[in-house]
Amino acid sequence: MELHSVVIVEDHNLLSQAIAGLVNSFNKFTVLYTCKNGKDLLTKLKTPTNIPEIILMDVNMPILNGIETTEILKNEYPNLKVLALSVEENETTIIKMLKAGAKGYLLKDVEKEILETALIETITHGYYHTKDVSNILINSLNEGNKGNVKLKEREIEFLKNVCSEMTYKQIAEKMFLSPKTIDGYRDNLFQKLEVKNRIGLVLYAIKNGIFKI
Amino acid sequence: MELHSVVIVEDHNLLSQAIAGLVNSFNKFTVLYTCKNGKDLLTKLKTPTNIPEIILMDVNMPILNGIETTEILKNEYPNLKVLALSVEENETTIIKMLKAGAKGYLLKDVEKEILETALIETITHGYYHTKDVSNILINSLNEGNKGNVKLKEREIEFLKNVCSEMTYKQIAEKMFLSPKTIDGYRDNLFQKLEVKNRIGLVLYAIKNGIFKI
DNA sequence: GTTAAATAGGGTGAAAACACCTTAATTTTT
DNA sequence: AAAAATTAAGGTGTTTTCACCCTATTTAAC
Repeated sequence: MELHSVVIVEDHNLLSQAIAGLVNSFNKFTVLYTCKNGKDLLTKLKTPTNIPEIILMDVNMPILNGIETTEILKNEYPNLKVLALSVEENETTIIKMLKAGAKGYLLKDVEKEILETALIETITHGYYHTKDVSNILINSLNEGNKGNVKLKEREIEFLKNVCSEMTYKQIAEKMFLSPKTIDGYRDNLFQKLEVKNRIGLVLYAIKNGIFKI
Repeated sequence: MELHSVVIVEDHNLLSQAIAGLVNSFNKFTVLYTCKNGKDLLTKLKTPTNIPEIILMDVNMPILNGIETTEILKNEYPNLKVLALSVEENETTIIKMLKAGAKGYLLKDVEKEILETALIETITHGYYHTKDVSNILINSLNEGNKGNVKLKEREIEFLKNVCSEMTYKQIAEKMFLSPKTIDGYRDNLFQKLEVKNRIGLVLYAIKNGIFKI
């Protein structure tokens, strides 16, 4: 019987190797190789023999995160099936990942049997969703249009600076802008992100991986 | 040859099982069982045959975290060797964990060979430290007395509330205190934690697991 | 049993944050 | 080429935050 090839993208080495061991123990699957981040993966994929059937992708990674990477893969390798694997239970993250084209989203506390099932289902039916994730998704449907807030480069830079002990005046200096412009950025983001104050911005930035603790 | 027994304490099931697989693949070690949190572990340890030589302990866990659990183990089972295993690179967390009695602190991105070395060294010499962690520790020595800030129950409750979009006035109402008392709590914490403003408090609370995103 | 500290609260003033509304130049869309 | 959107910035006023002062109980320590 032919083994299905899997590639693991995960920045933490030990986890990467441990998960690889697990996948190799499943009798229909084999790990082709592992990558430390999205950039690594894209480089590897340029060699045609390096293209697997399934990619197990962590969401929180440095350099090129799971969401961005999956989005690129959707366009450049549409036949590649991406399964997200993350500790992140945040609705907006899950939605972003699925919108980016992931075929499923596994939380890192699933049983290993579920991982095997997910891999098999993804090969045979093209997707797999756990009840956990489905529930989170259904709940978030009622909350309307989350997950499709588009932030500009400068706004992201601003948000990162907001997650510090600087005053807005200091942020303005650092970004070479007038304090009044910063006021505008802030007020805009309050609306866009539906938050009331700076604390809300900080929490949003951290939840969405814009600022890493 | 006698195998050395290891217990894994880790809240994420998949990781727990993956790491267990890894440890079982080392030829001097075997996994006795795994636990989902510190409380689970303490219960299990009450049965004498359940006492291993080494505990591989995650730091961030619900119910009873790695630091608290290690502290309890130091008193109740002083011969038990705890190795911390975490993604947390934060100096204060590492220091707290080592102060609590951990024999080593491994970051989750180490190679599996390092994990094996760490286990062997901990059995033979009683401790193991990677260069990464040593460097972080040495750097933090210059920063003086971090990691020994004692927070009171009410301060922790306050800190949790600070990580929200409430104003201090609203926090005061919620905690049935005068806004002026809240002022005092805040100013005290600014000094204790060496931060300048509310954002600093939020970042501290999140870094130290007081507030979970 | 006096001293120390922790706990809860008050007053005042300055700085920062927030709300809301307007404008002017540039860029993008149509 | 005209309309619309984006980016940067100013004005004004209120609320919140922060800094630094101080006081009265109640616990804990010596």
